[in-house]
Amino acid sequence: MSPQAGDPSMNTSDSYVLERQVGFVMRRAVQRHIAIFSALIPEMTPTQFAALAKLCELGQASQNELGRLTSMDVATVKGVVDRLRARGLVTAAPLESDKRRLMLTPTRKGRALHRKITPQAVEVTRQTLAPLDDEEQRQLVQLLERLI
Amino acid sequence: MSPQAGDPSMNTSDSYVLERQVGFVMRRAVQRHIAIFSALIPEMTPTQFAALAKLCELGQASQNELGRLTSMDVATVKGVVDRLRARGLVTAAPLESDKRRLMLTPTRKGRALHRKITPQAVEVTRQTLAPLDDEEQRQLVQLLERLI
DNA sequence: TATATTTTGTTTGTGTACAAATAGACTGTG
DNA sequence: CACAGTCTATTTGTACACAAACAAAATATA
Repeated sequence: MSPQAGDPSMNTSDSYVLERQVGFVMRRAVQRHIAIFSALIPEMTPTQFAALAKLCELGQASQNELGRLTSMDVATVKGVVDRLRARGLVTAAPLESDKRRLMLTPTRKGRALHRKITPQAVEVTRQTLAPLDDEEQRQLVQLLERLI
Repeated sequence: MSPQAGDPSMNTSDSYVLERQVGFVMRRAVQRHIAIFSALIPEMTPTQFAALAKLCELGQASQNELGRLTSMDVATVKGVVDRLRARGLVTAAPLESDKRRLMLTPTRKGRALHRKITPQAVEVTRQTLAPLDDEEQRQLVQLLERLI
């Protein structure tokens, strides 16, 4: 019997099952991760924490530098930094020796919040990866890193 | 010699390296995937394609159903569907038997575009996963699925 | 030194993504 | 029947994410 209209085997999208595409699966996994993050860390978003964490690690950085190191677009990093500044977690000042650059420094309050939140951020990662055993967790991160 | 201020071994964030967190790595991998997608498929976004593809697969669905099947929030799916409707790729009409539900159907134009784009979408997945061999590709998708 | 190029930051516009509030339509149960 | 609870869709507000256009500052080079 040859396939007819309405026969599932006629489905032209057999070769493209949405649910099996990396893009779709990654999007869902990120959604799950963000949900865990915001449940455990209601104080800020993952992106804001990434920016603050990198800034605390470096002590200081220009907005542009920070954007590159956290993989944020110039427009995105501006928005994120503006919100951190509005909350008094970060201060900004043009660099004397290069007036184009906006140097960012975490405030005492910013560093304190970072210290307080970091253990929770570790827990976010733990919960996100909880369905996998240690070896699988390493594998997943390594495979993802190779996509970049 | 005991660690001093300024000594990297003093770094309190040793236990939290941003670049090794799943959340951060997934975010970057998604960015890469979206870049590949928009380079190969300038006609629409990954989200719009997901919605159109699911609609073409089902033939018809309510906006709410479509949202659940594509993992989109009610507000998000509305925006996506509105844009597909504005471009004449999808039509919408309230269901007679349940006036709450907005039934969506891909138009002839929508189905044609879906058919045209699908091979490119396959190529997007291929290019995204290109750094990995076949076995690793399967592993990655399976590990990601288990996070959901 | 003059000017072409590059770098940094800002602004605007579009598109996800989600929370919360609202409204209208349905369903189940008293 | 009435009405409490549920479901679907819309609206509003906030937050990434990126493209494109712009301005100001710094650098390179003719």
